[in-house]
Amino acid sequence: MQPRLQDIANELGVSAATVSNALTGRGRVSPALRDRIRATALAMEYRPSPQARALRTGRSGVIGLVLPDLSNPLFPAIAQAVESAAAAAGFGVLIADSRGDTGTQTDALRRLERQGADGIVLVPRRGTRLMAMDLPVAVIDTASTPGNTAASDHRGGGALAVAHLADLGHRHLLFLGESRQSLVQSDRIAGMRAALTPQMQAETLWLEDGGDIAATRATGIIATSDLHALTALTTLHRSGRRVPDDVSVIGFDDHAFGRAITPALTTVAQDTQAIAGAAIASLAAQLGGAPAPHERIFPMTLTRRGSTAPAPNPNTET
Amino acid sequence: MQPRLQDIANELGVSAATVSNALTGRGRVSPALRDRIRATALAMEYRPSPQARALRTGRSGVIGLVLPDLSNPLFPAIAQAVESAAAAAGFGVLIADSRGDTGTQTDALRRLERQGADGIVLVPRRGTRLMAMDLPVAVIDTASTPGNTAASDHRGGGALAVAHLADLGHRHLLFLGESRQSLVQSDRIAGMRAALTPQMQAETLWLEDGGDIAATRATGIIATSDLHALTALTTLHRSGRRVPDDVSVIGFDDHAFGRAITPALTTVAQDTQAIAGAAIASLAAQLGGAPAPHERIFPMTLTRRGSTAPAPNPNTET
DNA sequence: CTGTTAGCGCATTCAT
DNA sequence: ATGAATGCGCTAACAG
Repeated sequence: MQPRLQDIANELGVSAATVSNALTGRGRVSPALRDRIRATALAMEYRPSPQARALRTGRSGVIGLVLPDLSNPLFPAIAQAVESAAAAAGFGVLIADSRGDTGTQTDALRRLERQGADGIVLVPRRGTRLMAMDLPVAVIDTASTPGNTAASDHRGGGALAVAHLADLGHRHLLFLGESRQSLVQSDRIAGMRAALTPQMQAETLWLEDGGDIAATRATGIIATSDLHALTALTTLHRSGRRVPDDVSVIGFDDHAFGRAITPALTTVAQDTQAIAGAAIASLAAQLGGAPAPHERIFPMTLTRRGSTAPAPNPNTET
Repeated sequence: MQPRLQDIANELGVSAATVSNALTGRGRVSPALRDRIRATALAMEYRPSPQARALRTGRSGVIGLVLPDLSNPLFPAIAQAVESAAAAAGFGVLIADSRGDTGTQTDALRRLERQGADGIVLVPRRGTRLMAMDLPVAVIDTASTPGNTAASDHRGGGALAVAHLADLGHRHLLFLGESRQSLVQSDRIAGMRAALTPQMQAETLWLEDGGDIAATRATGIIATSDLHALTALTTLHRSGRRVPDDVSVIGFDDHAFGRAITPALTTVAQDTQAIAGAAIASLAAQLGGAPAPHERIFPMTLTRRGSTAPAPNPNTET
């Protein structure tokens, strides 16, 4: 049997309350006694019961993380960052994958609440309307999302990608998205459009509409995710265009496979650490009784790799 | 304030114990009363306190999941499967990423224990030696791992890949691994070797040793993961070889990007659902007082896609 | 500075 | 079939 607070109190002939005070450091205990208590606690391999503590304090020390879909390469990075930020703040992380419709997402939220989460980090599915919960919630999505807590500057990221291609002399671009419904994708593409210089032109291809990537005459392609960049890259190869010699390709989110391929993928990455940290900080603040902090937006950064190069000689183009 | 068991008891003029019996269905309560209690509980939006229940029963209803590295494309699939199997069995899932050395893995295990997990699903890092824990643990790794609970038949998976290429007339293969230390990779390659027919020959390239994939004269490449298959695919393209016309490529684990590329990747997949289900079932059994069930091994399946085709005409080869 | 008392919300005896 | 009493292990008040 695990030793309880009382056991170590008996061992030293003090009261359980004093042991609690000594161990948590909250009440006042003489330094000498405190050290003796800590020493014997260690010796007896005392582990406080999280359930008892949770019942007493009303805090489980666990937060819930709701993700749209772990099998989408974008989200594990966020999960990892949230887990590490939470661990640093002393929280455990309960995951819930809301795979499927927004209904499962609601179920997931309820389940986490039932399981005693102190707060929730939510990466919402497209078109979610946040229901009222009596738990603190931090939302990670985009600046365009009402109620958002922390997000990347997706428009700025789009602009970064266009600026990079502009610097390399590209004039004719293709923007590649999957779904118009995704706020993240729309924001990224809006940022791209806004950053076009007067000499540049761009078309947008939404994969949900169908359409042939290889048919483009653009010399630069910016996809809203590494996954679609990969599709573009391999489709181009297949049709005999070389990357980056003939066409440059940029992705988003710096997924592991972008470094596994040849040429490695130039990509625009989120500062997932910072975002996760802000989300956790927001929850911690709310749990501390403070009002929810303002939304925080973090810049994205472009990592140049082998998939982008100067535009080919215009002679061939025109 | 949330209603407690007592509140709903007062409402109906019965005792809290009866309400508890009615709601959990364990004690004996007259059907009529039971239904009335359930109805008012619903009406009052009663939610049992997980912390109180946990303290009383000694069970938190939460299991821990320890993964080596969420950013490695292999693991999110497992996480998703475990989460879904756990949810089906009424468990929540606390994640811990043991990113870094085996020391962090030990920390992760301790943290989950401290946080009140009832049991643990562990996907161990290479070379882990499982420490004794006083929690039930289910290990997902390979049949070669001592103490393993559920795993894929990685050798069988390797054999499947070789058989597929043999059927297509390939005689000269290249096996691509990353690290000899990985039991999973070693098992897969061992299975490949064992399945070679007398007419076939194969070389093995470990990426940790360096070496040039494009230098091979093999007409079929089997990588121990989709990620390395992707490296092979793009490297071959780069050096002017066509996939699958000149060289066929097979990966492992059926990651999302394998379907995003052109040609789509033929791959050997694990039955993650079954494995996760077995792991959860093992924990549930142990929590129920039963001994840990025997190890269970699940077959892998090959999904044929565009990256494999009949071997090119031998004339060009010899 | 330390000990005593009380109770968090629930599930389980054991009476009735 | 139902109710009263008890305690899971801990911490927050207050008393000494």
